[in-house]
Amino acid sequence: MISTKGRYALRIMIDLAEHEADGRIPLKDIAERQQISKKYLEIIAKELVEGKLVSGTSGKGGGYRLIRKPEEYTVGEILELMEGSLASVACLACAEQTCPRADTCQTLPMWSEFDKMTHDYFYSKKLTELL
Amino acid sequence: MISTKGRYALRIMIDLAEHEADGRIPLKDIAERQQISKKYLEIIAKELVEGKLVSGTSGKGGGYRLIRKPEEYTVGEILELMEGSLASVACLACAEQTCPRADTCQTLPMWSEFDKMTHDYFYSKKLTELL
DNA sequence: CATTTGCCTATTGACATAGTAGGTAACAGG
DNA sequence: CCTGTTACCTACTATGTCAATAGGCAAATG
Repeated sequence: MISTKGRYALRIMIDLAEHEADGRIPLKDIAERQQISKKYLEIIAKELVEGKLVSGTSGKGGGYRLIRKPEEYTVGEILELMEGSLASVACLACAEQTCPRADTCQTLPMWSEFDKMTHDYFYSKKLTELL
Repeated sequence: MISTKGRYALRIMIDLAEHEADGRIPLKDIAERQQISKKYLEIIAKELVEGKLVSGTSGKGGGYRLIRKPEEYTVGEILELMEGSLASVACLACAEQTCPRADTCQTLPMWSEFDKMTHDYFYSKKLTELL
C-alpha cells in the first residue's frame, strides 16, 4: 500500500511541473494549493532534494524547482524514492536473498512476476501523464 | 506490501491442496512441514474458516480441509481475505469514496488502473498454478 | 474418559506512519 | 547591514499495525 508520503510526494512533483514557468516555488504555496500541512511537506521535500529529484534554495525568492524537464520523470522513481521499495513481499525488498526457502519457495516466482509488472507499470508512467 | 499473514495463508492453502487426498490435516502437520509457529497459524486458519475457504473440525482425527477443488481457488481471493484489501492506496480500500478530492484528483485514475491490473493478475492466478 | 484437535481471549514488543514543535542557516531586497 | 522569507535540522509523540506468544476452553473421537 502506497503511503501518504509517496502520494504527497507525487502531488508536490505535479504541482512543481504545473508551475514550472514561475521559477522557484516556496513550499507554502504548494501546501496551500494542495491543502496539506506545510510542516509535513517539509520532510517529504527534503527527501526529494536528497534523492536529486528537485533542488531547494533558501531565502527570499527561494523555494523548490524541478531539476529535469517534467517529461523526464517517471512515477516509479518518485514512488520508489519515497517508499524505499515497491516490492510486494519482504523477500524481494532489498538484496535480502537471505531467505533460506528461496530455492524451493513455491510462491516466489509469482511475487517476482508481479513485482516486474508493477515496476514496468510505474516506470513507464511519466509525470507529465498526470497533468 | 503483502504481509506474512497473507503469505502464510497461501502456504497453508498450498499445503492443504498437496495433501488433499489425506483427508483432514491437523495444523500441527502444516506447522512442521512449513516451519511456521503453529500458534500463529491458528489465527490465520481461523480466518480462512470464517472466510469459507476451508473447513475446520475439532477433536481427534480433526483438522482442516479445502471446501472446493484446488483448481477452483484463486490466489486473489485468498490474499484479499487475509489482507482485507489489495488496494494500492487508502482512497480505494473500501467504499471510502469520502475523499473530497476524488473528482479533481490527478492521480486517482492511475491508482484505479493499477488496482485493476493487480486484481486481474491475482484473480486469474489459480492456486493449482503454485503446486 | 482421556487425548487430540480446533477455537477463544488477552497480551506483548517492535516498528512504521503521520504528523507536530521549535529552532537554525541561507539568501535577497531595501 | 538589517529584516523578512525560505529551506533545513533535530527532536518528540500519538496512534496503529504486525507478528507473534500464552493459557485455557470446547468439541469430537476412540
